[in-house]
Amino acid sequence: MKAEIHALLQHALEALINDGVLAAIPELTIPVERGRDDSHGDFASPVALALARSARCNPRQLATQILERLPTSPIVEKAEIAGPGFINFYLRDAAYQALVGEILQADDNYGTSKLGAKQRVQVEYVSANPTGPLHVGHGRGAAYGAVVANLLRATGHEVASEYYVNDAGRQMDILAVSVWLRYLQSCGETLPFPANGYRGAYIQTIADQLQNEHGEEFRLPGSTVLEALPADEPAGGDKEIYIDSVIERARTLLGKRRYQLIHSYVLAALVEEIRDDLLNFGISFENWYSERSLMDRGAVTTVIERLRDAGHLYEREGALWFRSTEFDDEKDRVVVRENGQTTYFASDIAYHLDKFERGFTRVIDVWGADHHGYVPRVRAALQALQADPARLDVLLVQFANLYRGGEKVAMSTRSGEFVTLRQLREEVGKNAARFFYVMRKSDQHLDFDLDLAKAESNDNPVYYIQYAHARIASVMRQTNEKGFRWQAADSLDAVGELNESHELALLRRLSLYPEVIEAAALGYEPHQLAYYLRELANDFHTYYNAHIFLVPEAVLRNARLGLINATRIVLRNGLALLGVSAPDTM
RNA sequence: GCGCCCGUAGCUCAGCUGGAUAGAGCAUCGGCCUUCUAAGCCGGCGGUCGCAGGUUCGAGUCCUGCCGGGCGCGCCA
Repeated sequence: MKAEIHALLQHALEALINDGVLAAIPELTIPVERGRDDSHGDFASPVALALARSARCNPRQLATQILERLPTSPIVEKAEIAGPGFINFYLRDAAYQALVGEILQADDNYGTSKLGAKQRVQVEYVSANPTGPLHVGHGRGAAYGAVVANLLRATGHEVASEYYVNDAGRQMDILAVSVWLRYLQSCGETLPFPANGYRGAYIQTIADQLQNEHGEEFRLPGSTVLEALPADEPAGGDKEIYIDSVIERARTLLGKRRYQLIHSYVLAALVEEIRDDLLNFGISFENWYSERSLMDRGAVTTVIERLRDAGHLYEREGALWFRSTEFDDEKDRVVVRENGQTTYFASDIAYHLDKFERGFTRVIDVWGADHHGYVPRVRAALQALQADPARLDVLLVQFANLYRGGEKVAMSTRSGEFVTLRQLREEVGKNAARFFYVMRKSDQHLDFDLDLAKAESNDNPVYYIQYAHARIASVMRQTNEKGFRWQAADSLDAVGELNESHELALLRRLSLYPEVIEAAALGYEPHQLAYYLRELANDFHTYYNAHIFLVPEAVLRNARLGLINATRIVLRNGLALLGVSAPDTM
């Protein structure tokens, strides 16, 4: 619809240019808006206002000239000038009524487009370190990333989703020894637990599994493990130095093979748990990309060489630095530490270069907002490597706070005191969790009201929308019970009966859906869809209360059943994109 | 101190690339169930869009400064 209005205006403007009234304007996007108010028609364009200045004439006058050259269209009833020079379009009811057949026919495909055809987009999200189960903070990025990917798919993009697994580095070593120490304790060894170790209950669980499967293969006397180690924090030492020496001790005593075995075992256990949690949350990834694999095949050293050859690296204080300030970063960054180890940043440069080399037209990273300071250095690195940083979009997601009984739920990652994503799902359910996570703009802090998410009432937008869907399914059951029969074809000739204001309002809303999907996809804004579905449900509930659908007159009945089935399709399609179910009964 | 995000109704938030009288939910007040699920509908109340300037035909939207809140500023990831 919008596209048609746009085409009409384009036509008129080209005619004006041909007539010499307007100078050709190279990159003009013709604005077409939905009328905010019924009195402003269905669509409105301020194009005359926008062009008046460069055309050096009165906007209303220009609007008149546009209007004179506007081709006729079967969907437009009239077009007129209003206010300072808006062109308002009033559509025929028939244009809306025809939508019923269109939606019924398109079914699952209604709202999809080919906007992103030929575009290969990668969406990388969650990518939480596998050092523990996912918590509610990760949940928002997960829900958001998944819906962004869905929206891009719906608009015809070829989407590859990916989880980057940080399976190399010190944190993983700390994790491995944490499990090993718990394992030793389970074996009966007495030894203290490091202040900097991972303390969550899941560590013990993995340690117990390790013991079950491998017996005492990794057992060593506690005294040997502890011999001559520096003091830990409680004893007045440094917890970082202490944990590093425990890691070193583990490597020495266990030997490379056994240490690596524990390391891999722990990693696999946690990745499996994360994958499980996400699956239960309705999220799966096409690819799990290992940081270690990047290092193993030398991609990190290669990229450092490339930067060095291009003259972007220098040595200082024993470390190797990338001159990112040359590309608008606020300070230079270390890529190889004094101890010879590459930094996380170095891996990330290699990873991002790899993404680009895989041929994606666009690369999207979904990060927690606390990583925003990291964006300039990644862009800088890409630029230094002759990759176009404009092809990278980093979407920052603000954190979510949980509220229960009006009180903020305290959380701290330290000492394992956080609410896991699994707990959240068990408490409020997958559907409410998915919806609540994306119902706010992503750069807005989210107050997640647990009580509201659980409420089975109209206060809860998830139920409100699902209820609309269930009501329609119920009407269809009643249709059969009352001996009426309906199929899509019955509505096609009947839609002319849809003349009530509630019906036209609902039709207008349905016509908006493709535009909402497009805007939500291009702007990476799932919340737009959430708001839209709420409004659609509202229009439906209003209609439901105002009119009986199962009337005796077959034609009217078939028209109405067509309309509500079209509504059901849009509700279902929209909810599916959000990862929320569309139940037939509630 | 510097950088990024945010500041809209009592509360939680929308407001599309600046566009015509600023919207929704909750809360509050008042109506609607012998008819397709009242997990619903309708109506009332409620805002100097943080403050002050600027840009222009037009600013909640863009620019500058200030005030208030969040986050970041590691040879951590």
